[in-house]
Amino acid sequence: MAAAAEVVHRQGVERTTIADIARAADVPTGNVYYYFKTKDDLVAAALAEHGGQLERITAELDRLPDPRERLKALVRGWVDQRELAARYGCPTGTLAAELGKRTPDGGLDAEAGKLLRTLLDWVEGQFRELELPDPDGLALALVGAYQGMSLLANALRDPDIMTREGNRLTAWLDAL
Amino acid sequence: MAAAAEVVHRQGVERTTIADIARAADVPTGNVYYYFKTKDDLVAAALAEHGGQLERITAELDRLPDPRERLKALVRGWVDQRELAARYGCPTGTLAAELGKRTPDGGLDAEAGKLLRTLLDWVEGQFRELELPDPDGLALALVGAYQGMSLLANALRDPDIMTREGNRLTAWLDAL
DNA sequence: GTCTATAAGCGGATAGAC
DNA sequence: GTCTATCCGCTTATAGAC
Repeated sequence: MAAAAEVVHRQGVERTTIADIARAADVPTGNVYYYFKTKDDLVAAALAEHGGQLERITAELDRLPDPRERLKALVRGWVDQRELAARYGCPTGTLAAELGKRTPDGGLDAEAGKLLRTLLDWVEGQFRELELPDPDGLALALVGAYQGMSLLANALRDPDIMTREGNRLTAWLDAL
Repeated sequence: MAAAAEVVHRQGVERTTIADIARAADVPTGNVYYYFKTKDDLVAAALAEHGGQLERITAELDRLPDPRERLKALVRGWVDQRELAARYGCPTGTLAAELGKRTPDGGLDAEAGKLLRTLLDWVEGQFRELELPDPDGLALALVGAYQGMSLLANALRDPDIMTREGNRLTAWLDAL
């Protein structure tokens, strides 16, 4: 599952073969099918892995006493990951974008949406605790800014974009 | 080229077959290869098509006398396309994200980056005309917000996100 | 549970008639 | 310049030995 999450993030779902993931996990290709009946099952596992990552991050942030500090630390974490974002984009965002282009699709696209929804809800909770007006609108702005800066940093292969936008978001959080 | 641009936007590069595009253009599959030697040539053509679209939009906006009005009209245009964005994302953004995951890649990913660079430069020019400080930082914020709201609207299949974020961006432009 | 060999099908690309 | 038929490689998935 860890190998699947990493390889799928780097190569995208469609360009990743079972053989790629098997090689990364150091198991024979055919062996994978003992644990995952189809490729989509593996993609779902990769999504779950990213979900766990997200959960660990917010759990860690929750230990901070002040909601504003939690949000600023979240932004700091994004900026810290700038090299990865500039190379491969936000794992959840790029995955959601790719899966969203599938027609019917076994619900994997909705699963990716749920991950982003989880992040949005957590951020909204922080704004709510700060008793700011329109907390869900603010959450949309913050998470949207993250997705946008990740995409631009990735498209232009420029990690500095993450730093610059991170500074702007931090100032914005302070001014709210 | 028009068929390629549309189908690739809807299905993504990897899930689009030559046969898909040929069907949309109402020509036999093999025929495509008379005009495009490889599938990547066709993708490049789709990118160029989106580039032309972008050029037409900014040329139209340039007819407005006030740079601030140009930017607000740009945002209005984004919101008007909310249904398309919620279903398939921003054409340039999703294409750039997908192509960015290719390793070496014949330079198609850089081509997608150039399109976004063009938009960024045009937006920066407007901020510069308004004599605002840090015009390229502001451009990054505006275009980033667009990419972010498109991705979220797409992932959550919710066009209202485009409307809400559009309102916020318009107010932000007015307050600058 | 682990691994090798292989089947089945799809999709990019080409040959060659018209 | 248009179209049909087809080749070939790759990838998903399975069969079956160990």
